[in-house]
Amino acid sequence: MALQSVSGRTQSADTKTRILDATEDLFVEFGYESMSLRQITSAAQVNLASVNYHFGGKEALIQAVLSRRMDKLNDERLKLLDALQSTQGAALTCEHVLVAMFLPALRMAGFDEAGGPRFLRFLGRAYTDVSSVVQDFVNGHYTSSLGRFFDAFQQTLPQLPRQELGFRLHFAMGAVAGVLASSNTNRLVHDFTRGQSDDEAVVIGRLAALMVAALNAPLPDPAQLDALKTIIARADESRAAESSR
Amino acid sequence: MALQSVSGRTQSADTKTRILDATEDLFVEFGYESMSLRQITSAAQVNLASVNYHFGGKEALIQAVLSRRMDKLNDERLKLLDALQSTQGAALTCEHVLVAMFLPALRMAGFDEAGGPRFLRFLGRAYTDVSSVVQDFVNGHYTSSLGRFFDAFQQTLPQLPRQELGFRLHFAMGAVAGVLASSNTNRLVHDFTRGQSDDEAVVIGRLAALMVAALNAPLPDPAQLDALKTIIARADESRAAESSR
DNA sequence: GTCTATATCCTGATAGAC
DNA sequence: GTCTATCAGGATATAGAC
Repeated sequence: MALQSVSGRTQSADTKTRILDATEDLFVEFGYESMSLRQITSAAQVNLASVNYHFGGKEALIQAVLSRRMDKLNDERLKLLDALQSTQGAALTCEHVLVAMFLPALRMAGFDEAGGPRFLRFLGRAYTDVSSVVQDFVNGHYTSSLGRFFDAFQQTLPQLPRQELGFRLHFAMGAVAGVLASSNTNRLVHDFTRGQSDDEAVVIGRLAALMVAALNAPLPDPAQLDALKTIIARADESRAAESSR
Repeated sequence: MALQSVSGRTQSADTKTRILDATEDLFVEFGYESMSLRQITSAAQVNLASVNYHFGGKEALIQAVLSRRMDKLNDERLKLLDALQSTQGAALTCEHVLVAMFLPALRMAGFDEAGGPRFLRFLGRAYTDVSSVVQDFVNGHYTSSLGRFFDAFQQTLPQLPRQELGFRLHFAMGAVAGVLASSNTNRLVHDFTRGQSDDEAVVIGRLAALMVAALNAPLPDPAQLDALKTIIARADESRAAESSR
């Protein structure tokens, strides 16, 4: 029986794959800037020089790691969106589009298996890592597909001005990425699916509920704005009274 | 007239302050791991060794940078929450609590001035930086005050189970941090406040609208879950038909 | 393809003169 | 307090034997 790594992979794969796997693990754990080639090659049990031989350098390596997962994810998302758009036509809803966004990721995570939710953390990292190497690559590979989803959302939410929709999507997608990237997605999924068998729908349902709520929030209302201004004014009065006590 | 840096600060301040200012700028721009002491001391126009003399090291330096802003912010938030709770009593609403969270940050940003929104980006960075040095410090300094806000939200949203509230707050706060940290907050504020004079209320109103919507979203509903499962099943059928074509 | 050994550079940190 | 000079170590990357 082959040795098992933490993420449940066998170590009998070829050098290139072992490097990719080890890099992915360390990227999830520490982020791009914090991981060194020495850490990677040590974890992968390969020679230090093999990274440059197979990939050319650290930057090309992380791009290969990202590409391995996200090219497929991107593809699946777009195909699913196509399928839903052609079968639903004008009946397409916000929930359909959200399913097209999240279902492929959950399928790829395959969170029935052991190392499942780790892929969701990987996705979260990819979207939240501060390194410009990662950011630029992700932006470059997603702007095209993001446009498709933007248009689809616009179709299901015609009352929202484009600019407002852009802000709300930015808000909501940032939230999802942050949730996925942050601590213990395993526990998150477990909490969601406690005692339920159809995990996928439950997880999507929980995230979609919040996203739909945010996307469908009422547009800024002058009356509410006035109410807010009153609260702020009262708050200032309270603080003034507090500090002069 | 003193030389002006990009962020509008004079360069005549003392060494310690110049180091703090330069570090803050570079932290906003590149994140903790990516900035070097040489970059910092060069930007601050001070000697390399002065960082270790005044602060003791890079780790202590970033903690001083974070502490300088966030101690005050934390303090202001809690005082405002206290004031609102004592004046509103049982009439405290979700919007009140959100004002207590956001108003101090906007006041500290002072975004009437030139370098204003930069502070919001700083806050976003502080909450999203991947470095464990930053994460641990922020977590350590915020868990106490987070508890206070958690309880306040729980009071205004009694129908939400604690665990669900925790998840939704995590979701919403992550979204806010992501929005602030990401590109061009200047433009964001400008877009929000186009042609309006009372910027604070507008910005808070926009963010609060989405947060209130997410926090008040209906609880997971078996009927909606079934609808979602139907969508997923249809999606699978469509994809199967698509790939066998 | 894989290895050892090493080149080159940059990092944070410090010793010691002034 | 501030400077110069430097240390020790880690970073990526590569040359060259096998």
